[in-house]
Amino acid sequence: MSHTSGVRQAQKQQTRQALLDAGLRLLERQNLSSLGLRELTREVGVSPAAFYRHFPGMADLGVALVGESLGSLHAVVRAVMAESTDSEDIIDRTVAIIASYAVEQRPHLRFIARERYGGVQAVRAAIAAELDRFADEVAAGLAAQPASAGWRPDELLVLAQLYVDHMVMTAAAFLDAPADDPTAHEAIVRSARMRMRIISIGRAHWPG
Amino acid sequence: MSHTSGVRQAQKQQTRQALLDAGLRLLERQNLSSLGLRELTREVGVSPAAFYRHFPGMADLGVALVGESLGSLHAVVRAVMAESTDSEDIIDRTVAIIASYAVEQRPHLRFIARERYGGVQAVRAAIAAELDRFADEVAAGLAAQPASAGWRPDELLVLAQLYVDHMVMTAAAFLDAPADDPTAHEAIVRSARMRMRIISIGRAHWPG
DNA sequence: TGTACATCAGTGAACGCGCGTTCACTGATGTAC
DNA sequence: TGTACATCAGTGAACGCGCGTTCACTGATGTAC
Repeated sequence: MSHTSGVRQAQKQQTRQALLDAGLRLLERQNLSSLGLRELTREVGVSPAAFYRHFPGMADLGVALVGESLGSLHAVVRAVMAESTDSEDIIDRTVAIIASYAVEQRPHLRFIARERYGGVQAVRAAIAAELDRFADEVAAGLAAQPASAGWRPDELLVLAQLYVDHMVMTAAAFLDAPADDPTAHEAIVRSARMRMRIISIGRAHWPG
Repeated sequence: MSHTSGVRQAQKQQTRQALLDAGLRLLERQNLSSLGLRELTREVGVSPAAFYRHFPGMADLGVALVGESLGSLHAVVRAVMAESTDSEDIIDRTVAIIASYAVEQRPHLRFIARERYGGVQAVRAAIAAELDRFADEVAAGLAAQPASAGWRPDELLVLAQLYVDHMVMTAAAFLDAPADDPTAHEAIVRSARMRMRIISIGRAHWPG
């Protein structure tokens, strides 16, 4: 058997995941830069020194959380961009995905919003890199659509960034609303759809 | 003479302002929730206890910084909305204002971006309130334009929020770029103009 | 103008506390034969 | 299968340190007469 399997590896992985989970929980109410190493290990139930068996420092745990939060979304984005046919359809799908992500992955989302411009450089860089990748993927999806005829690549990228920024902002809007308020939730969904429609109409009539 | 004037008041005000200035400086590299009271008073050159003569706690200093950062912008926004004639004009003016604000008030802007979803509830609320006021002012400006005929008030508010969010995001984009890189600066300006044009065209052709 | 008292911004010392990091250790898991 | 040794995730004690907050104080500024 490879040395990457076995009971010991599995147990180590379990503790590592417990640190990430506890971190995400504690970060709902504070910034990464004010999260204490002792506070975190106390929450998990291990000794402070155990932390160093998994991460060199808090910034590294933060970067790992970025991957956990955004990594799985790339496949989703590509799938939506690929299978969607018309504009109205892609808007409804996208808003629905953001809404369900905001409900189901609320702590991850809060973490990303909080640290996107937060005080930890490595984490900011990791988030920016993921968002840039999203923009590239959306730009590639847009390029494959007939409506993009006559658009230069750099123009398509600006449009893709506009869409991505809009998705991020919609996601952040869900954070401001109470988690269990269906009325507020619906209002955000409606306003997000309208904003995306405005952008899509602008795209269709570009350059005016 | 009123008891609100005099040498003593002026000196107190001076120390208070020194605390705000030092806070803004230190907050360029960290979050409000990790800014230490001793760290701050050390920077200013007063004793730790002096802090309490001016603010009950760090959160209150944060709220004061929000007012300092965004308070003066309301007049600017209203002025631009009022005097602008056509769409192309308003876009160039707005982007130019954001660009100059980003250069001249970089620390204020960084503070707002960092704390908008940061770990201090009172500061988050203060920022959200200011941004809501901006949206209201922009909505009022839009309502006065002929292009808004047939738009419901709630639709105008969504559009205004889209514009405000876009301004905030453009401002944040300047933060990611080096302060002294004219090429990067110009790229952000061009992309911001294009995004605003897309939105304006979408508005003109609404509802499609 | 001069005097006596009041106000209050800023001081400096003290406090108890939790922090991050280190280190030699333990004992369960893994490996070689 | 059994034995002897190696690995290494997690421990627990120790360290020095800077933190936020309190308090009685000082002395310049303000006020009343």
